[in-house]
Amino acid sequence: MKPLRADAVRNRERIADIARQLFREKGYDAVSMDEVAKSAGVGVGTLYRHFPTKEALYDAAIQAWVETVTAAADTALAGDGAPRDRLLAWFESYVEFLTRHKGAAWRITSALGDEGSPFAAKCRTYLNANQRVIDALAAEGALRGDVDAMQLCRLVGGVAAVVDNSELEPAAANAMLAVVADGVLAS
Amino acid sequence: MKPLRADAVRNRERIADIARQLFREKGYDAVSMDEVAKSAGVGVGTLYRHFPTKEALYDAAIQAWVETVTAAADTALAGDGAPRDRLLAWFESYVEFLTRHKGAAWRITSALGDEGSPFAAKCRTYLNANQRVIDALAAEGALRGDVDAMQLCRLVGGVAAVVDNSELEPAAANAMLAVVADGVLAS
DNA sequence: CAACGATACGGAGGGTGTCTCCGTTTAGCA
DNA sequence: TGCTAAACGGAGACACCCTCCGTATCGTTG
Repeated sequence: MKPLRADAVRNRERIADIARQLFREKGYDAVSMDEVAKSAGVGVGTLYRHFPTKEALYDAAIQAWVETVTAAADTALAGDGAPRDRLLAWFESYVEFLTRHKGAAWRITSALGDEGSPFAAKCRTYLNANQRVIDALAAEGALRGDVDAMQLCRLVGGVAAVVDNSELEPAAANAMLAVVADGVLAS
Repeated sequence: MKPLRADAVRNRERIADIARQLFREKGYDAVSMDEVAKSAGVGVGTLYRHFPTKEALYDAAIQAWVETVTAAADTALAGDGAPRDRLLAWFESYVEFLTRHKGAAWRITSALGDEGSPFAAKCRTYLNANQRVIDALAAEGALRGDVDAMQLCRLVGGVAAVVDNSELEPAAANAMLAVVADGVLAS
């Protein structure tokens, strides 16, 4: 692992910054690699040296943001409200995370269970966070018996993807999340 | 509305048939318009005269299949089991429909609420079918108060999209559908 | 400081995809 | 049979992701 040249790290950072901005504004599909390169003031060759595929670039662009998700799970669980309220709080922040970048919800949820995906690391983070939530609630006996983290990731990820794609109001998202929460909690 | 020439209707039908086959086998993205044209033995110009975009072709290809969905809703409701069983039966056939063509679940669910989409007619069909199911169950007092058809379409469509994309077993789909059903039914 | 080798850069262009344009062919009718 | 409007076919415009390789730059060494 040799140290990178100074111009290389500069470019890498600038590209990731620009890409993050563009992806947030316009969504994955609406941003072309040429556009990223031009905006960052580099050639596409440079872009591809740093990020071998568009998905890898996307992965890097949303990196910093995804790292806070575990903290969000803890925050949601830390409250002392009813289990339903805490679960909903987690769901809502989860959806809020996933929809912060247009297109991210579907891409990440699609990658669940695919070890070869560029998003595999992010998926693990999400799975772990959900597992913690489940464990905490199960310890209180608040859940039905048969809930597992992957299932929950997929369900909530599906909701997030739909919300993101149709640009729904948070209220619409919350109504769907309430259904999922009620389906998961002991009645 | 003039009558079409004989060769035109022949070609239109052959193209739709071939496209249906290809889309079912390989999924939307993996089928190119050139491939459809070549398989159907026509030029791409002809293809585009009959179907102005790839999505329009897709819409036509899955047309016949989608028309049976209302019947499926009735069948599911006709049984005399518990509300939960009937609801699940509907969900399962709904997911089975949506996943019969690879990629259809996400495309149709994405189009919910978008009147300009080529799939708008299909979305209405789905919405109506779900509305009937809701009405029937609500009449028995089996539902929580605040369920609406669009919400349900999105929830179940989201599950279908995830199942389709990750090529999950029916068992995995059913587990998620059970969560949705439990969340929707009065407890 | 100068010269050199490794590293990084840029952008032309390859491959594939959707869709358009227009010269050619053909169906259907008088 | 001849005519016209309808339909056909495929070259190619344009956009996209990505590769390749000649050129420029960094940073180290004599």
